[in-house]
Amino acid sequence: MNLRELSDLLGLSQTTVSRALNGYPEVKEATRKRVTEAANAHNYHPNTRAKSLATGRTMSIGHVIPLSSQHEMVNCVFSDFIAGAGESYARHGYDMRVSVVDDLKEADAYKTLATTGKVDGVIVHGPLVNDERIPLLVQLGLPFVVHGRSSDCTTPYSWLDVNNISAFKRATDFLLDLGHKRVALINGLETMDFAMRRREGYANALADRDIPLDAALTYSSEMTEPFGYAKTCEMLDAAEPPTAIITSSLIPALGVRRAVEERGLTIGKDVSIICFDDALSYLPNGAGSPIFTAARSSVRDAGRRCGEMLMDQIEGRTSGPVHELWEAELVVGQSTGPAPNR
Amino acid sequence: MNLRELSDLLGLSQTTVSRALNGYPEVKEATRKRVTEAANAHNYHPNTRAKSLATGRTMSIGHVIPLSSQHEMVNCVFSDFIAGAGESYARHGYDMRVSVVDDLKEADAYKTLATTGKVDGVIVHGPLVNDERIPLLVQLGLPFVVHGRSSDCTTPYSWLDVNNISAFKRATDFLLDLGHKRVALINGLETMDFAMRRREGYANALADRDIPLDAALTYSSEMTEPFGYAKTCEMLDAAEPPTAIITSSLIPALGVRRAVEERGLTIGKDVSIICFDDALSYLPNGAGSPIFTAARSSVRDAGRRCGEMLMDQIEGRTSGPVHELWEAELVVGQSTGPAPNR
DNA sequence: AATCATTTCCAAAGCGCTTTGAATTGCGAT
DNA sequence: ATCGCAATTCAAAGCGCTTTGGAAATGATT
Repeated sequence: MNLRELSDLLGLSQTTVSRALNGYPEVKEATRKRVTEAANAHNYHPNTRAKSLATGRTMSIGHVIPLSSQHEMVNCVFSDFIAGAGESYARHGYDMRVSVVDDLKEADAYKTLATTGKVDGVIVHGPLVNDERIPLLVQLGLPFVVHGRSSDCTTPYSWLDVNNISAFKRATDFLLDLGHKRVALINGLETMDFAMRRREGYANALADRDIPLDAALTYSSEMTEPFGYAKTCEMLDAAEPPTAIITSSLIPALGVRRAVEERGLTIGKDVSIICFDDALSYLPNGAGSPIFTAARSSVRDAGRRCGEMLMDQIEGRTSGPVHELWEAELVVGQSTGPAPNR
Repeated sequence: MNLRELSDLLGLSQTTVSRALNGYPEVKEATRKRVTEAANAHNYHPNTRAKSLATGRTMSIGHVIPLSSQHEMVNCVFSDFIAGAGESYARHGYDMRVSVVDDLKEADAYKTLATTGKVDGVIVHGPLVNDERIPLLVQLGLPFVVHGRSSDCTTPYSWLDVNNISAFKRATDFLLDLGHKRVALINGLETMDFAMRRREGYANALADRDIPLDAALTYSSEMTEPFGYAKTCEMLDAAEPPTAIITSSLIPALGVRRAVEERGLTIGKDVSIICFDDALSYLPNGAGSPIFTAARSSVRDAGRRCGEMLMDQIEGRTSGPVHELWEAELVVGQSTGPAPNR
């Protein structure tokens, strides 16, 4: 059943039927009722492809996820983010178009998305410190919102970010206040903007108390469990082990825990741990009271909000770039305690 | 730049240009060359929306993910699966359309997808024991492939599944061979087909040795870390604790580990653990040698293959339903050992 | 040089919807 | 009855592509 058939059936023009269905005012309420009823009765649904062509809109938002050996975009965090974004999309009749691309062809992917009109806008994931995707998208004229920020980028653009500097400053301060002297940082890849900022927050806290940075206590890589484990092993087996460790995600914190417990040490006593917790739905930081003391900010909420910001932009409800900086909350769990006295 | 502009520019008809660009034979090689060069020079890309309408194909595959409090589809496993599927799609010029829907409206989502022509086919995730989505999709005439199976479903359909019965039978046998008498199962939701089959494999192994099922040793729920932790605590603190535990995923196994170590017990000595390992890229079961002894099958590979099966079906390279049953491999890690003698 | 089969190209008809600009209808006011 | 204005409805023109059915050009064959 298509529009022509339906309108023939009703003895009305396609125009009227289309308007009736799309809620335009220039159609009598009685006819609108007749039309919607007939549409329901015959299970009429407008063809999306035709609608797209006619309106020039696809009602879909692009997410391009680069695939490489180097850097894993497709991770836990990503899936919770899109769950949130997807919720927002659904509420507004959009859905999400995900393209997986070789990371060397990422720029091309955005170009194609824009020039072929596959999507009405895109979300940019995992911005680097100086991310060339941003000027590219501006130039392409494709609406977009960045989840995170790109520090060295001068072009104005919309973003939503967690205040990573403040979160890691506070986390570090929290440990220093507990008397810890040697606080380690197991960070994400520092080409990523968020990781760079987290290190900055950590470094600021140390600098405030005139504690020198120790290269033997800071590491940066893909945030996996084995990475957390391996680096913790190294550090604990070295001459001057840290008494506290901060990780950029719950996942490496699991590895830290494994390494600590394997050595017969107690978490929260011998070694304190704080992690950044994205509040992933299927990897909760404990049920009820948190296992790890953590700087917490829901990535799912971020997804929801980014989606809304982008749709607002697409539909012209906002004009210029919009920024949102969220503070993480510092939740105290069982993984931190006063520094052990030697 | 659209097709008409390009053809005007070249002094050719739209027909010829279109054919030249799409590799049809009825165009001289010289003209084809001229056309492709002009297309590149002017950065011409055919409009996807128009193409869709004309061809009746969207070159996209739908994934509908139900959102509910009850059951979390959007999980780690899902994201690795779509990474794999996405890779296959990209290779064939497809991409993925993800709709997040309220789980009560899931059936509607499939209907809409089919009748509005938003996608060329869908992948069905997380089939239940008796999943009504399958007959619905057959009736709608929308091509689909199921990741997993639905036992009580009589309609024929294409699927790719891991041999869960065999995997859990072998895992249980492995533990029984090591002398374990009390083997616990921490399973996923048993309305899910895979979980039901895993329990069956577990039960078969016990039955083979005339060991009665003990309700105090089997649990079934959402596969989270806290769930693994909580149930392990219960069991270890009870009168007759198990000496081995099998979990349906790496995630609850982490909780099991936490509970075991918290009690000063040693994994692989006091308590053995086997888990099902989906070989998630960002949550690897150790680097190098596996931490947990595990039944392993890559969900990413499954995604890749499901994508290919579906595109084969859409493009008519296969006719009837296709089935693939993958055997998981049992990899021995550090989490299992002989049963402790009391 | 005429004939016929190929090759190569084109005009025009969709695909199913939205939207413009105009035509028709209804109805109170003249 | 008639006019004027608003409320309804409609015919037709796109949106940018593919594809059908033919026409024109080319080349091989007699």
